Amino acid sequence: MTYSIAEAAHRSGLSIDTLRYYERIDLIDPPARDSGGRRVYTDDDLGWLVFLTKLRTTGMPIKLMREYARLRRLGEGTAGERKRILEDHRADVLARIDELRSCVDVLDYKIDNYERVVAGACPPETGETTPWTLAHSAG
Amino acid sequence: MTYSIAEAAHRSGLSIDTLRYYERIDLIDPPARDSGGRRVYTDDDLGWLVFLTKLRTTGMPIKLMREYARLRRLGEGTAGERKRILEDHRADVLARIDELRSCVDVLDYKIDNYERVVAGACPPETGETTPWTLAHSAG
DNA sequence: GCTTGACCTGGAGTGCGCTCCAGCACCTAC
DNA sequence: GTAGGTGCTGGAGCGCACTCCAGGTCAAGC
Repeated sequence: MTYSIAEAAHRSGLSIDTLRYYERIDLIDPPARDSGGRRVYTDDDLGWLVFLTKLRTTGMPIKLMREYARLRRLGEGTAGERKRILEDHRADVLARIDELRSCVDVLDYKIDNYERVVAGACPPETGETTPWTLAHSAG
Repeated sequence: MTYSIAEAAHRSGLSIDTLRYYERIDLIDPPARDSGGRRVYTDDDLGWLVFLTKLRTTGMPIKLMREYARLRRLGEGTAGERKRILEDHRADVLARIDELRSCVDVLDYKIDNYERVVAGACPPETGETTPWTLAHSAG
């Protein structure tokens, strides 16, 4: 299967402009062209694009994605290095998840407090221990 | 307790410039000043700053933080509205966590694959089903 | 009284990751 | 053969969230 740039954009969830941008900055290899000079994307191209979106979604900076793409271009010999990049990134993502979860705890606390403020005449955040430092009655 | 801008920056994890920036864009109320015109932050100020960092950490855009700050300034009557903002944001954060987790699965799959490529002569990603669409042999 | 250092202001600059645009080429359908 | 749709290029512009800077004030210590 091959895809026009519009189809590739649709299937990858990226915009047409972003696809061309990714090509300009060497995140993706220049795809094949048809007789009229238009880009033709293969399933492999699409797979790589989809994987790139996973890296972006998880906050990998484009610089590092470019480095990963560079290594990939160099072939199997760079597998170890690429593995290390992904492992490091995986650790970052897990840390980020933990960070988000602890922020959700704070949100839960605040929401619960608003619950009581909205429901009754109970003054906000009285007689309670706050779940984070310094933050009593401040939100 | 009160704090100089340097102390407030240190304790909130924000930079001095960011504190002044947050004040300029009405995220925080102008703090008190000492006789020399220098900012003096209270524990309450600090608590609000810390809470703001939670919202930022979880990706709330500054526009929405400003809206939340505006409502907070209007007093308890806006508690319901603020609660709704936090609830919506909480849902966003939980969705984000799920998204990250599913990306971690992809990373795990790739890392596991590299494991085998690096360890032996096993050709990459052969005879396996890929965990996401279109992405065989593409990374 | 002079240096030092923290802080002040208004405004300009930065880095990131796109996003948009003008002006042109090509292919298809009518 | 022409109108419309899709795509091309190089380059400019944008939104966000800061970050930096010049030129100045102020208080403390020597």
